[in-house]
Amino acid sequence: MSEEKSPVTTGARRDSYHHGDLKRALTHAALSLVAERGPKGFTLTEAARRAGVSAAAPYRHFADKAHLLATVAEQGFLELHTALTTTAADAASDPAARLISIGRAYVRWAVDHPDHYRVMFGADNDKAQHPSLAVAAGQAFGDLLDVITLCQAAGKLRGQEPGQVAGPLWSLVHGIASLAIDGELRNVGIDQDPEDMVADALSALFGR
Amino acid sequence: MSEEKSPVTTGARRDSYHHGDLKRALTHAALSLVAERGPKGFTLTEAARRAGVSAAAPYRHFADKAHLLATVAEQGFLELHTALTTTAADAASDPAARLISIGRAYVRWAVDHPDHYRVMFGADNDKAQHPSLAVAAGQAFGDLLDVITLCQAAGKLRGQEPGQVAGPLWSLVHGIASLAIDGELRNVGIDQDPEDMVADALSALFGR
DNA sequence: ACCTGAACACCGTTCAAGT
DNA sequence: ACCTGAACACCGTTCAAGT
Repeated sequence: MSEEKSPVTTGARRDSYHHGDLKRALTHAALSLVAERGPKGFTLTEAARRAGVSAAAPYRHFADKAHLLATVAEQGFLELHTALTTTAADAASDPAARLISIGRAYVRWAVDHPDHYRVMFGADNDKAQHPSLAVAAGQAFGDLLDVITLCQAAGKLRGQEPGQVAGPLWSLVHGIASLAIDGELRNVGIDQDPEDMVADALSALFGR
Repeated sequence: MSEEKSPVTTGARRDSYHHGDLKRALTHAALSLVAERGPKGFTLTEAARRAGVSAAAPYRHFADKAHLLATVAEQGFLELHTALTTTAADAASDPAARLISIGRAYVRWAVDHPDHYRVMFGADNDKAQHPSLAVAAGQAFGDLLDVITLCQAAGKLRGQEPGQVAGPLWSLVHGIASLAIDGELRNVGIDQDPEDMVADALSALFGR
């Protein structure tokens, strides 16, 4: 029998006994798995298989399955943060327009990466158990806070505390994103594009 | 206080070979399990154990684990629907006040039944696979639609199509509920009571 | 019609042992 | 330090067999 082993996944080498970049290979495989079989279909054993290692190998890099998923979620928040800041840089100078742009960007990223978004807000990630995940989530939230502060400074948005308005605004944006991703909106007969929905709702905020 | 509880849900062994009300006992055990160990901790085997039957018995009543969870979710939407209609009956005659009341009631029910709510909106329930679940969800959504239609008829809310405003409104309410349940709001330093948050946001909708 | 018991193919996790 | 292989205690699901 030939010693033909499992095919090497993206950018990983198995030329030696040691993998080399197993941690990255595992998170990558995890995300692919979630995309292919849904968040529930993710399996630590299968992720290890795709990385070309034994089922026990991941435990050198992650305490358990939940920690691997938390790392994937954390990466998602970093990517979302990047998407939001990039949008903010390109946005118009009008604060209200910037808020609408960032709202659109948030929903667009979520709809474009539904599986990643589900992992980020899955009920199984215990933020108390994964501090760096909480930090990354807070960073993405900070992007929202910044634009809100801008709007308030320009007198476009009432309220004194940015957090006072950031709560409902984040909820609106997250609600649209997650209901759209799960198909709940279409289920009740709402076919409007989720991105347009945020834009409309936010512009109504500024008196149309 | 009522003694008409379900027969054998408390783990007490039945006296006959047949259970009698296994279907109900299983959904009841499932909900308790989700409450105790989280949505991820739910196990079909353990639910069967609590109902006092073998691990294979549930398959006489549910096609698989997902169908049991879908049934639990469906019950949740029915309960939510009841909570919303009860509130609507008690609410003031002013349409705007009614909308605020129903928004409060939605978030209150979700926060009071976090585990049930998670099952209802968990990523694992495939509405296409469980039509009656979609119907129950649509019924709860209908409660929202009704009040919105009332508001529009009274000129309190602009827009011609109720669905046009129901989408963002449901998203806002669902976003607040789910972020509150998962502790995301507190995580970013927002300590406001979620019920008050909906009320504030909705009253702002009516020009304060 | 409803339930049991045994069976199968998995998982997550641990641990001694190899490189 | 990193990985393997075997082991353990589970699960979900199926099926022949009991009541």
